[in-house]
Amino acid sequence: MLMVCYMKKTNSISKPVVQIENIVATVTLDQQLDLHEIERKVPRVEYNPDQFPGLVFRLDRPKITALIFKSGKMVVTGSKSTQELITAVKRIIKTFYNHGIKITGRPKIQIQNIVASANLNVDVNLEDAAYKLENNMYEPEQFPGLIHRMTDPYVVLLIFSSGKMVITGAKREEEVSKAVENIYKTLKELDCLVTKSEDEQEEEFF
Amino acid sequence: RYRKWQIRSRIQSSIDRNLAQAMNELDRLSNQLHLNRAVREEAAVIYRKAVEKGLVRGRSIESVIAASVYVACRLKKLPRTLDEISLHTRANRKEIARCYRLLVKELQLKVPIADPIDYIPRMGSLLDLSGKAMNIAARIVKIAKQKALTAGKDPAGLAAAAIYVATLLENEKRTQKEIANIAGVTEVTVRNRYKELVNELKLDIPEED
DNA sequence: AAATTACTTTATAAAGC
DNA sequence: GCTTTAAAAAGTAATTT
Repeated sequence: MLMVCYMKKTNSISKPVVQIENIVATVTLDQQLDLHEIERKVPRVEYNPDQFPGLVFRLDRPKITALIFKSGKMVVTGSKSTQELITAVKRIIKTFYNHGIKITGRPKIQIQNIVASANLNVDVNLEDAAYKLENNMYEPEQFPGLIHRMTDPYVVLLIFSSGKMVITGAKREEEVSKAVENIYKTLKELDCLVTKSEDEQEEEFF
Repeated sequence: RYRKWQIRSRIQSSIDRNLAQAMNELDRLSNQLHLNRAVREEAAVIYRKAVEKGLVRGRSIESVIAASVYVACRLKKLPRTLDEISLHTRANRKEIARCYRLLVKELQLKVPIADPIDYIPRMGSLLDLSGKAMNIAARIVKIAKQKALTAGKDPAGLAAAAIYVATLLENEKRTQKEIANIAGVTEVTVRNRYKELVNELKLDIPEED
């Protein structure tokens, strides 16, 4: 079986490249915050309470953005790893502290969503996949990718004909790789992966 | 038991009132879109099921009717784009698309993937093309599918490009702009799809003088 | 007509309308 | 439902050069 795969196509055994692109996390500080005071004391913040209740604070390199609420909760987006996320939270708190916004107690960080990209390095027959997979939607008029809702792990995948994809909804990094393994196996079993010698004998026009 | 009958009766009359209003909207929209009887009836059946399942609660009759029409057109192989339908309703494209997904999920509708070939007859007749040219366009789409050139691409754009190629081959000249307008895509899209077809299908396009 | 910018889709939390 | 934020995928669209 494996032999056949080797002989048919070497790239069908190359491991998919998975990369985390964005982590969204909530941070809970055990204290209320005065957003107007923060707006006055901390430079480079955006605060338009009429438009959105959160105050926006941005970090450069890595580019991370925090939405800060008066309840002391915040949403931190843009990090590409847990370590980067933790470092960013510390930096935010230190910056605030340096500008006279005292924050005490340790922040509780919870990852809410992990967005990742992956490349199977094999073309995918999306029409086949759309008919053979469950819980999916493929509407090329609206979006070029096939949207697949995986049950276990509970994530959503956007699969493109190039074999590249987006995985989102994961709360742990291992769910991402698990999802990619699963979909790769499933697509292969359902014969939705395009082997080079497959899109061969076409009828000619002339 | 009497109360039960009373409740059921009240729900039924509510459904009836909704249906009466919805059928008026369906007629209006169908006339605007010049839909045939079969498509209208299909849309009516879908909408009735939606109301009976309580899917219209919290949504506007217009958006659900528009989505029903969109589904009916696709099922009857006479597709219209969401943009075209939204041109004739108060509901915007996003809302119609949302209702469409709801209908597909809740009514377990099996809507085939939009086929570029199905767009050809209507676009062709709006462009006043010959049946032969339309057949050639359909054949081009068929080959493009086999060569896996259609995945992820807007079916309207693919149909438009195939039609453009056919007009060149059949000498029934139409500008990319004319075709793009009728297809509801931009000239750039027609051009991009066209280039891909010519390259990948190795077509010999007659030279222009 | 090519380049740039921007929007489509997905998930996710926050507080409030 | 919406508002705001981040990021990727590939297609399409609107502007700019």
